[in-house]
This record gives sequence, C-alpha cells and structure tokens, in this order.
Amino acid sequence: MTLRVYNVLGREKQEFVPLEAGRVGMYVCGPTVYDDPHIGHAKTYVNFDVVVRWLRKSGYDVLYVQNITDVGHLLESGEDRILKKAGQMHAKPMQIVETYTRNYFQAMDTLGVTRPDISPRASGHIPEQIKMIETLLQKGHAYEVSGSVYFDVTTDPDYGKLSNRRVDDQEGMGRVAERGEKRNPEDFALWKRAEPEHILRWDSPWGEGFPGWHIECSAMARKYLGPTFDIHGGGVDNIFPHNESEIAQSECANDAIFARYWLLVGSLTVDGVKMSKSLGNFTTIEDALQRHSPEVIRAFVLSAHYSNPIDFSDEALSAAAKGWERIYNAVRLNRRALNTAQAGGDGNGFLAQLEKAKSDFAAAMDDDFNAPTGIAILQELTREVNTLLNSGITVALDVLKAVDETYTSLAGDVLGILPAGNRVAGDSNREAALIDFLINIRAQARASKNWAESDRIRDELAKMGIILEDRADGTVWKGM
RNA sequence: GGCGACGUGGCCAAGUGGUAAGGCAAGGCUCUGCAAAAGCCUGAUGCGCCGGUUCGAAUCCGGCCGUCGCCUCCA
Repeated sequence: MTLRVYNVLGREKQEFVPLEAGRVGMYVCGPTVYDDPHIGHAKTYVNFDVVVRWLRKSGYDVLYVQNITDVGHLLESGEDRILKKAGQMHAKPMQIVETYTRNYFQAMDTLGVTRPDISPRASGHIPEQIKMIETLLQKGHAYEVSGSVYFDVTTDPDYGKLSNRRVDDQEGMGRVAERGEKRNPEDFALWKRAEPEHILRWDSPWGEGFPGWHIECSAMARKYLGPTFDIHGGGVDNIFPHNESEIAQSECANDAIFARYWLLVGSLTVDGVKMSKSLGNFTTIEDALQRHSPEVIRAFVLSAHYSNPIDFSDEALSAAAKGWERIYNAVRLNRRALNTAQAGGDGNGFLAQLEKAKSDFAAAMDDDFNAPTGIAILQELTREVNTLLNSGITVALDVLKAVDETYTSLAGDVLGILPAGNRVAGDSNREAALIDFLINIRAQARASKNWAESDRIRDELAKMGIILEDRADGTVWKGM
C-alpha cells in the first residue's frame, strides 16, 4: 500500500517517498498569537493532525514542527499587530503573546489535536534568522537599505514556482505596488529597522530592528528539519507571499530544495465568504465548543477533503453532529454488549467485514488523506454493526472486541472523533447507580402499565440530559 | 488585470476514463405502550452550459457562465 499525496508544488498527485526511509520531517505554518484561536485555525490544524496521525499509523517516525509567531508583523498602517493589541489591552507585548499562545494550545488540546513535537517561537530564534539573512546578503540575494534588509526577487529565477506568479505581471487591479526603499516592488523584507516607538526589537548587524514575517519559518525549519525536508503544510491563503518567500529565502540561502511536498488546506468560510475580523463573521474555537463537542467539530472539519474549503454554519454543524451520533451510538451499543458478553457465541463471519472496512479505510487515507471517504466507510460499517447487534443472536466476545478495536483504531486513533471516555458527570459511579435505580423504578411502573409514571421518569431524566432507550433486552441510557 | 480552486439529488460531500460512495433532510414501512434508537424501501437516465477526443467521460481537451480564495496581515 503506497501513500499518494497532492503536491501543490507541481499541482499533481504523487507517490509519497520520504527523504529518509521510515522518517518524515514535517513543518506546518503555525498561528500568529495576537488573538484567540478561531474555527479557521481548527480546520487547518485538525486537518494536519489527521495527516500526522495517519503517517504515524502507517509506521512513519514523524518529526512535526509548527512555529508560534510571536514577533508580530506590520499592519498596513505601519503598526505591529501584537503591539497594537498590547496597546489596547494595556499589557506588555510578551504578555499578549504568552496569553494567546496558551489559549491556542488549550484550544488545540481540547480539540484533540496532537501537539507538534517542536513548537519553536520566532522570538527565540532571532540569531538563526539573522544568520540566514547574512548568508543571503553574502550571496547577493539581499541588500540593506538604512537598517532594513530586503530580498531581491530578481536574483531567484524560481521565484513564483509554488503560486505560479511571475514577478513582471504583478501590476494591475489599478493598484500601484509600493516600492518605497526597495529595488523592486515585489522584494520583501528580511529585516526591518525598528522605529523608536517599536518595543519588540533586537540588535542586529544592521542596527536595532525585527525580522520579516517569512524568515522565521525558513530559519526554524532549517534548524529542526534540515535544509531539505519532506512535507510543508499550511493554509492556501498563505501560498503567496508567505510560502513563496519561504521557498525563495531557503533555497537561495541553503542551495538545496526546501520542502519536497507542499500540502495546503482550503480555507474555512462563513456564509460563503472567508472569516475575517473586518466582516465580523468571526467565531472563536471557544465559542464553537459552547455549542458542539470537540468530536463533532472534528467530524465537521473532516467531512470535506482537507484541500477544499468548508463553510461553517450551525446547520452544517448540526448535520455533522447527527451523522457523528449515529457512529458513536453504535460504538456505545457495542461496548455495552462487550461488558456483559460471555465467551463463545456467533457472528464470526463478521470479522471479514471488519477487515474489509479497515483495508478500505486505509486505501482512502492513502489516497491523499481522504478523510471524508474514511467517514463514509465508517458509516457503512456502522449499518452493518447495528444490524449485527440488533439481530438477536449472541455475538461472540471476540467479535465484539474486534468491532471495538476497529472503531478505536479508525475513528479514535486516526480521525480522533471518539471521546476518550463516556462523557457523563464527574461523579459517574454514583450517578450511574442513581440512574439505574430510577430505571428499575420505571421498569416496575411499566410492568404495571403505569405509563404516566414511566414517561415522567423518562422526561425528567431527559431534561437532565439523560436519554433512556427501551430495547428488547432492557432499558439503556446515555448521557448527552 | 494576474494566479488558483471549485460548480455532483432539497442541503453537505466522495468519486480523475467503464457506466453516480456516504451523511443530513423528506416520505413510506418494521420494531415499540408511546417514544428513542436501529433496520428496510423510495429518490440524480444524470454530475453548471456548449462543443471535442474516445467503443465508452462527472472524470481528458477547448470555449463560455457562475461562485470563492490569493495578489495587503491572515490558518
């Protein structure tokens, strides 16, 4: 079984062959920590989380690096985003950065996103960035102008190869590109001199200043993954200028291919347009978690292929929730059967169906991490599992175990859409005993056809989020 | 203006040459004291439109229309 990935560099699906057999070096552009993480971040990092999970499931030793941008970049007005935020909050810039870095990790942890192996901070790698800029200056790819250093795009014939942009046709749209002190309008900053009011500043051979936006990724990727590594990920919205500039800087400085495979995820939109502060259609992950579980949010994100855009709405989330519940109900039904199962029993023929589901799932994931098809396979499996468990036969313990292992592996380990445990209140043992007690009282009411009392108990429990289901073999309950 | 992505049943969505996965919604049915859950059945003769290549195209090529993204900080 071979993994094939769509490489944006070259725009074609290719067989994935890592630089070093069995190992994968992967870099994904991380967030700028100047505000709370939003659901667009959720899409991007859940998508790459599944990529990493699948690579590891496939036996690769993955080194996953994702930066934290805590240096801040210039707004159009010339302001630094982090400094602007700090001013608004009456806080130190590094306080802002620390706060939102924590919020980011907390949100990702809640969403079950596996932490990167290394989360390098841009502010902690200023020397590495300066060194790379010096190399570019020595090689004639960059030039200094009164304390700032710019990359000269005309020295890199490959500039534009990722986004298919030519330097000479960037005019248009009625806009005149700003040249300022740059030699060419398309040149971009490697280092900027700090104006007096700029607090975030570092010493450099060119005076006090701060690094350009793109150089941090180049410097940190090189430091932790080497000049050439396997996968570079990010959002398509950063293909230009960020990713393009990363490639130019790195390949000119290192004289080596930068990333070999480029995987870019589609943007998340709200009502058909991209989420942005200016439009006010901004939803934080924390807000989304008020309405939906982490697993449902993941299932929603994974309902479309990572490279496609996805439109966020309560309706879309609700539909995803319904579909997810069907799968999770089967998992719970199976686990309940597992708890009371005896050795022996029937249904051994089902093991072949499980193997089929597993191999189909693997084929889907090996085809450019096709999670939506993976979920479809789980849905089909769920129909078969429900049929088996409701058929009335005594299902063999081994079969029940195999069913649970299949779900745990595919839905749990790979897609991350199974909760860690039964999500009920903290005092779960005592609560479970109380619910069972009420179910017994209700059973007596039902035996004497006292439907009013029976329904009252069911309705009251429902108000508390406890759902009762009367099955042929007794009443079961689940917490919402 | 340039670059790129996309357009599949009411909604979402997979499918890159061999005769349309899956989910949600809807209707019918089975089961049930009722409900819930679950299962079964129904539903695109057609995949934006028009041409072309092919024995055969949602899938390849050309043109057109439309939506979105990027070209300015953005995941």
